Amino acid sequence: MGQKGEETRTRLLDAASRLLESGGYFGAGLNQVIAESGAPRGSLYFHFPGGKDQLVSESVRRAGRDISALITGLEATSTADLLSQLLAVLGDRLERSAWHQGCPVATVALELSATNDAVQQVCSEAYQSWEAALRDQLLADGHPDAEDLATTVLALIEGGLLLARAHRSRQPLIRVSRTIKAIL
Amino acid sequence: MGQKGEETRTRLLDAASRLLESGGYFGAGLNQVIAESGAPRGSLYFHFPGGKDQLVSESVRRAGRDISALITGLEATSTADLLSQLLAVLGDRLERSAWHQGCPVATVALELSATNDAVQQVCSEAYQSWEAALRDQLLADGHPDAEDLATTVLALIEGGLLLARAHRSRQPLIRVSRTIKAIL
DNA sequence: AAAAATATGTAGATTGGTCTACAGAGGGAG
DNA sequence: CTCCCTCTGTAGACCAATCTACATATTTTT
Repeated sequence: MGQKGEETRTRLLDAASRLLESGGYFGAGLNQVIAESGAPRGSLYFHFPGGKDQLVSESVRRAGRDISALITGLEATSTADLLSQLLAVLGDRLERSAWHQGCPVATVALELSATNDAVQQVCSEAYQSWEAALRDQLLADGHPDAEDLATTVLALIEGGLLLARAHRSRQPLIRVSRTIKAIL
Repeated sequence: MGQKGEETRTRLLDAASRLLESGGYFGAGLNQVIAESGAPRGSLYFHFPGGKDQLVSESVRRAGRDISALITGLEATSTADLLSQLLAVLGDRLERSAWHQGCPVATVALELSATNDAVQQVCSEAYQSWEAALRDQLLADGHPDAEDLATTVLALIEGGLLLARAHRSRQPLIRVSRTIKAIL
């Protein structure tokens, strides 16, 4: 694949990611993806012959890797510190995007987890990888119930992002962060 | 309004609630609502002249009241006990519906919170009422940081439900429940 | 020239929304 | 009692716009 082809493909994925995160699977039309990416309609089906499901799957997979790298890349002194930083970064992103960009997986997962096996699988794998990254940090911190705790922490992050979006306010994230600091 | 009219209206709201919870705002088509409710198209716009947004708003509002009543109605010896019961009830509902029925607000909130002011408002109010119910329980339990804790607990519930749906498994709910018991 | 990628056009279904027609219950007037 | 009018609610045809997907032709790259 030539350089230009790769660029077009990336532009399509970028636009899809943004739209999917903002409005979910059904809220993101391919026409909109095409318009925002500037790519022609034919290019979409050339690069993603599997149609919308392939585009969405690859977009979610890429977002999963990105967040995973974000978690692993943060340098924190403790798990509480890691979460504090993580929530701050995600909160920044959310507010700067005018409450459009929260969790790049959540909306799609909720819409499709019961009805679309292929996409459900991808979403599940993304969450698994984040949980594994959190668990490693907790283990390194010497927590005994790292498995349970990693799931709980991920639920807290996802729930916090959801509430923040719903209220259009960072307050839920701040409160969650404060409670974590008090408890851990 | 006669009895029959009220029934049709309720049937429309029931169908809308089910479809909204399963596939979100964009995933729930009015044609589907009409088909599942058995009501004719004209009746929909008679009972909900504001169209889809009014139907969705009233559906979310009703679901908000239902969950609020569920929280208030549970008889628990402590907050940890309350959450354990709540997560069990919600987990049952989720699994019995084949992972279709999780949180009746979350999907719509994620899809629309940034773009649809009216619906965002309704979702925000639903979450506020649940949080208030949880805060009251925490206060009665004598917790000092009841405000922060209520937000955190709600985030845990929502995050747990999201992960359970994404993985099609009750495990996240079980793990969250266990961690809560260990911490509170 | 062959392969890769772009550029449109269009098919067919589905979307939310509007429109008109009409069935039936209930109330007032003769 | 009965005729008539009104209001509630049902019923479904219809519309413009949009959706995903595909077909075909053209351009660019190697």
